[in-house]
Amino acid sequence: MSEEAAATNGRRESTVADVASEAGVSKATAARALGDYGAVSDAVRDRVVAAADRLGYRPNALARTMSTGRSNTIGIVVGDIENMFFAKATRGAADVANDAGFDLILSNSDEDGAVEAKAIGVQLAKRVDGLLVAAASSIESANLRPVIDSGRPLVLFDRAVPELGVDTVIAANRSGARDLTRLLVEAGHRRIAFVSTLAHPTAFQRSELLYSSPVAERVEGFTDALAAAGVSRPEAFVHLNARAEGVEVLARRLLTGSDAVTAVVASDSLVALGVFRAARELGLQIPRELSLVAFDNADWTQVATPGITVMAQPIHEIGAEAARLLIRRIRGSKEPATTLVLDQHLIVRESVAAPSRDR
Amino acid sequence: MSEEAAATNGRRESTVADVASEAGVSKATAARALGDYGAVSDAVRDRVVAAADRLGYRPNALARTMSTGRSNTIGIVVGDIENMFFAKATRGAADVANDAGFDLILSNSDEDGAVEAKAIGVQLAKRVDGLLVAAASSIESANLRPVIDSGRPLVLFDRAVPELGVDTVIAANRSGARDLTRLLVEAGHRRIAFVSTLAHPTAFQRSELLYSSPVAERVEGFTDALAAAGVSRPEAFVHLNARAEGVEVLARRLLTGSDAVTAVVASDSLVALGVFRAARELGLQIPRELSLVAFDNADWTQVATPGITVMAQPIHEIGAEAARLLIRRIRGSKEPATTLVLDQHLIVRESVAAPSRDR
DNA sequence: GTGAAAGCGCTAACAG
DNA sequence: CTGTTAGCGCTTTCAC
Repeated sequence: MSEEAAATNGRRESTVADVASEAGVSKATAARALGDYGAVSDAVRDRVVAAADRLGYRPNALARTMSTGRSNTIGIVVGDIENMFFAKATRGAADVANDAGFDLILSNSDEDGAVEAKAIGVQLAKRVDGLLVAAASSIESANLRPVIDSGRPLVLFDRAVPELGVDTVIAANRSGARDLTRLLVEAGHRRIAFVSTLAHPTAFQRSELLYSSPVAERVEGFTDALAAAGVSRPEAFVHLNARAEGVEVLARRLLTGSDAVTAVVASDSLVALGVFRAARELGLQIPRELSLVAFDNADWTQVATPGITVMAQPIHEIGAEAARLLIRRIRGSKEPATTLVLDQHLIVRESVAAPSRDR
Repeated sequence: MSEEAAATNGRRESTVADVASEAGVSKATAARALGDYGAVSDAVRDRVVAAADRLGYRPNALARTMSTGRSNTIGIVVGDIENMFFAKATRGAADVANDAGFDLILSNSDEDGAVEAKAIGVQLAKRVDGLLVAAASSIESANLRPVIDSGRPLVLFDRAVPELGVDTVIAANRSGARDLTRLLVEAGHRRIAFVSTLAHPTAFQRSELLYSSPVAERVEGFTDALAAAGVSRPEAFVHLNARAEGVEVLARRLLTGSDAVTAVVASDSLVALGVFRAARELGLQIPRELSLVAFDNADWTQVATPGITVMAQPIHEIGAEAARLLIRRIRGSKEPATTLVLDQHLIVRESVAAPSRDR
């Protein structure tokens, strides 16, 4: 290796040993001065530091990790960093992590179990001190087992995996969905669709387990609110797997015909965007002919005409709290696992009105 | 360490040595079988592999890096992962990196030189094989020097730093800005503001060096187009530092009074959003009373009413190409540094019209 | 095809 | 306060 590396890297990077001999002290002393641990006399420290930057010394964090067992790195695996939700949560986590002296290794799972498993394997191999994951599945925990087995702390965010019993940070999705739906019900709607892109090949059945806990909770909140309004078979209004058909295509289907819905609860802002577009294409006026509410206060929901009423989630905080919990564990906390449920809050805009008579 | 780690991690993770003795072979042989290098007989390999998963062996990537000098990790430092531009570029980079077997360490610089310097230091300490950076400054290269000195490949994206002479991937911002501005000019506008949040304490002067090369190029394209239209002192229409005052506040100022502009070129979609909001608050109709164009095809520009005409950038590709270039270097390419300039493309929507007579 | 031993750069006892 | 000596877990000559 040394040859190739030398060819690639120009000269070999200087090490503690180099600095030590340059400063005329032992390796241990140099290491102590450089690593800022143990005790070194000021004179020697200065000499070592001087030698160090004369040589352009840069510590090798990996070597340090090898001997200390701590990498000061945490891994985060998200569905897709391009998704505004994950971008914000990641930022929240990164900020907390950095403040505590940790770096972040990022992986995208694409919500795919196999990809997720591989990502987790890599992170573990890199000996991260702990892992933050938005699990691809809430009901299948096999992917996460290796991190438990490794003994490294794991904190889940956005998605809960109950059977694992680990620290988790989620939003109050059930009550959020209930409130959002109730808003529509109170406006007089009864034919309301809930739309999510969660992969789900078959029609949704009552009290079925869903792969994504936030979607599951939202579905519950939604059906609860409908049931409370006296709607029979509310589960028939739940439409999952929207990605397969295409959100806009599905939306067009839901919004037309004799049994068209008069309102839609979008499980996230991307779904809402598809519905919004479909409505526009169909020439349906929001809110006069269609009421629309969604989760997440995305940019576009604020400037669209009309503004979209949304249930905003404290996304930054979800990431930040998850990181805080993780770091506490890394520092050795032995408290029982907790689940933090953060409140969502309603932002009322102009996308809800009474259902129109002529539909 | 061993005690504490043992306490934290449950049992110690098994190592090549453990697997070796479990399989009854030497450490070297076990390592060869596990690491898939050198030559091992099939029989032995099977025995080793069996032993390995009996023990739940997981390779220690750090130890491997220590001896091989390669970490299979690349670092990426962006301004802010929450910014859609960086999120997309990061995703593009992550995808090609993963395909090539590399992982990503992510840092946010917040466009702050000091933060950036620290982030780069950390990445270097972690011995990334190469670095992808959207430099906080295009004219001050000190932060990047350490990576050059380290001998590790560096690829810049979005922001060029000419004096460094390293591989760079950028978009054709100058022509993009020219085309966008020309659109306004051709519609009859002469009083057009260019607005950016680029930190810049003083009023913009002609041919001044700017910290951000994309903004610099856009400003050039903008002033060129104005000059070509016979506008004198086009630089007077360049408004930087919009964050300090607040985009909306600045926009309100630009849009009112006797010398109000009739059109705005927004340097990014966040700026455009601020202008859009300001216009709405002022009750100005777009495009009748104000024409607005912007860079980046953000979600909201598609669903806002009216749709915003934008210059779309191939953001994924910027990240992906940067990663490709970097990986080629990591693999040892010695070609002269190249600068890849990717085309932008215009998406015409409804936010441009002739200036209204009554303003 | 397999094994023994050295070494990557650092930290951590343990002496002095 | 400083130096010596072992490792951390892996790869890599070099013999056999």
